[in-house]
Amino acid sequence: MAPSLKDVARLAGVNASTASRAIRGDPTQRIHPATRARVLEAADRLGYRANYLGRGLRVRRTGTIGLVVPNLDFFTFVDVTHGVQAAAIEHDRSLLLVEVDQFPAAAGDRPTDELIYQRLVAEGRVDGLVIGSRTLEDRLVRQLAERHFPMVMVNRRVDDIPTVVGRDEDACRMAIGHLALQGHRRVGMIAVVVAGEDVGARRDRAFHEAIATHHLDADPRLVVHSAMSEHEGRKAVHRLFAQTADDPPTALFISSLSIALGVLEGIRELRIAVPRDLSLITFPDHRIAQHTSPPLTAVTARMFQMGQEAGRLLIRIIDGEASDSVELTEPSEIVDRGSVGPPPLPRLMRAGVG
Amino acid sequence: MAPSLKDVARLAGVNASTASRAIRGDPTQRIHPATRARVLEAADRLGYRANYLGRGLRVRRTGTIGLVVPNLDFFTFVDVTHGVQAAAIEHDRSLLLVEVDQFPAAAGDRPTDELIYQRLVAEGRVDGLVIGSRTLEDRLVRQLAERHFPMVMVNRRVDDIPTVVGRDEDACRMAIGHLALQGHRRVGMIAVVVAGEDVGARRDRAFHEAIATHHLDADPRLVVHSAMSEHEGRKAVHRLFAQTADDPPTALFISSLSIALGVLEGIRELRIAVPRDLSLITFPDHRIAQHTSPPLTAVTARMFQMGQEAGRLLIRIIDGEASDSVELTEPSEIVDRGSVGPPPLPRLMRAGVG
DNA sequence: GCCGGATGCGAAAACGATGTCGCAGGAGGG
DNA sequence: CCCTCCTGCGACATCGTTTTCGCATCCGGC
Repeated sequence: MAPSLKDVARLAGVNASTASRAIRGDPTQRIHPATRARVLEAADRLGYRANYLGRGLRVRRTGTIGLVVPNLDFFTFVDVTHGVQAAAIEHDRSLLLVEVDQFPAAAGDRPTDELIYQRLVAEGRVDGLVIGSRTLEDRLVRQLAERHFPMVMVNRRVDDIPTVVGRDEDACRMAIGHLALQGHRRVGMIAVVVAGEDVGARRDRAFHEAIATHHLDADPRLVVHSAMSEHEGRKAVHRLFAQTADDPPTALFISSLSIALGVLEGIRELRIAVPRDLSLITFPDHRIAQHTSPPLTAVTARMFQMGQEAGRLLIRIIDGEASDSVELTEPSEIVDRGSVGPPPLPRLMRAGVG
Repeated sequence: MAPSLKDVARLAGVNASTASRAIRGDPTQRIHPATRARVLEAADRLGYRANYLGRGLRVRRTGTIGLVVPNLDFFTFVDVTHGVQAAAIEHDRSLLLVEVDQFPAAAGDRPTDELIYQRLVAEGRVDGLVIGSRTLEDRLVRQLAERHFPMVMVNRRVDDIPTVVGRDEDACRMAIGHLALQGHRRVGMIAVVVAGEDVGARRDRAFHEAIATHHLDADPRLVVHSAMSEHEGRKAVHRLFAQTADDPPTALFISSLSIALGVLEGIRELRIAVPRDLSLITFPDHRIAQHTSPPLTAVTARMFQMGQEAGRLLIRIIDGEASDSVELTEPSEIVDRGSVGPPPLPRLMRAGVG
């Protein structure tokens, strides 16, 4: 049994409230230095630490923040998690993790959203939430916001709920610009889509803008959407090349690394060589992209920083230091791993014939 | 402000204790069905959920389990985490995550161990711990065990503290057997080593046994150790080929996927072709191994199950249903992805000459 | 020598829930 | 009709901490 404040007080020969004052070192409270020393000595002897439940109940705060992510199999979210955790440690908070995908698909009578809401929020297990990607429905998020429940979204905008966003649009533009510079005219995109999520839409928009800027082919058949998984990525690339069989893209922008892994598989099945027949560029980058076959040229994103800023922002909000959304300003970079080359000759020949 | 039990009681026109009884449905307590219905109706109207801190303080239980892992960048631990989380959800518990690597290297005056101990255990934030790999020192683990703090280790044995172990030895034997069957005589190993960890030692032992069983070369220079990171794996393979320059291995067993990624890099630098010049086999397997260049033949391990069994075992222990260590019995399998072939000819020629 | 103010600390009331104890009131048996 | 027993529920203590309030004690000043 862990020692309680009363045990410390008894050992030091003082009242519990005095012990509490001594240990917390509250500057507004007066305490005799000698008493204070005695209490600290006693606390040290017993290895006392204030009980989390007792204190939490009294001060109405748990010192725990919740992180909700879809699935840590997505490398991106591991980085985000690292960032949030770093922020939590900085500010002496604990981290409660919820991976939405781990919830049984048909969770009895209630959807996952409700389960999370009830367990984490209604029961008061966390002081606030960092919400990664589209893991909770807008409806629920808005409800929480109305009740002023501390919350920070990662790379997702819902109304004016605090969020930390990166420069995805810039990254998309850089990717397309890089391909255009190599001479590509028919650039396709495999776009990650999570029902209704705005980050996908933002990348879409940036893609189309970039296509226009560089006067590339604006063929709607060049864009296919895919859920965020290898399997879906593989199917998506088959779809793409089926529907553009008469005039396939010479380069592909893929807006998710997990999808990119599936795309590589699909491309092998289609016997398309990278970068000879097809150039590939991915966003966001991850160290794993240098181990794939072939390694993938990618545009970096600051996922760790995003998580860290989200965690810090959430803690500021919890602590009542009003804070607005954060926009990360560090620019993305292109990491060249050789999956982008000039467009293939056949394409140039066909262009000459056409 | 979330509604409290008192709010529900007031709305239903009963005393708080009656409301508590009605909501918990305690079978040992008698309550009039009509009263019960009124209370439930009121609770429903208010969206009441029992406050976690209040209940926890009273029943001396948090309903939260702690998971301590080194780093989720190691794919293996993502799988373990999934398993632990699945177990937590099954039993309606929350999961507090601690990634040891996220702690500032030099955390002020105290080592990471102490920080974890104080925050999670001494403050009573968790009912028990799942300890992944060698994240806490044996000394601390033993201290906790002495105080009967609920704890389960994953794939690590310390005294007779409950643990969930897989069949690593079998997996090693299978790997070496597979290589021997292909005709390899000089088989090397890049062994993961985390200071003093027993899982590494177990794989070492199994390796040497298998070498003896199959009458392969028992050259100590064929074994090099590496910390669990890509970087160290790369250095290790350079070391291995430097010290066996006169008679290099024709096959390599790598006992960690993260290390394997570094090995692939090192091998490319050494201009060694897989599997023509060198066969590779890895343990444990992970879906990422099919995307590497080249894809890696691997021996499977049940990391998810390991996490899940660990979580379940911990919960049984917390609930006072005494439980012993669990040994997973499902056998490993070899997933052939083409990185293992017959030994190269030069080796055979040299053997003839020698 | 008395009074005002400062100083140090104890008592007690929260926070929200659970669980024990015991008191009303109704039912049933003699 | 009275006594007993059971049912249903309210009062209260408790978990460990913080924080407010107020009571002593001591000091200095007049």
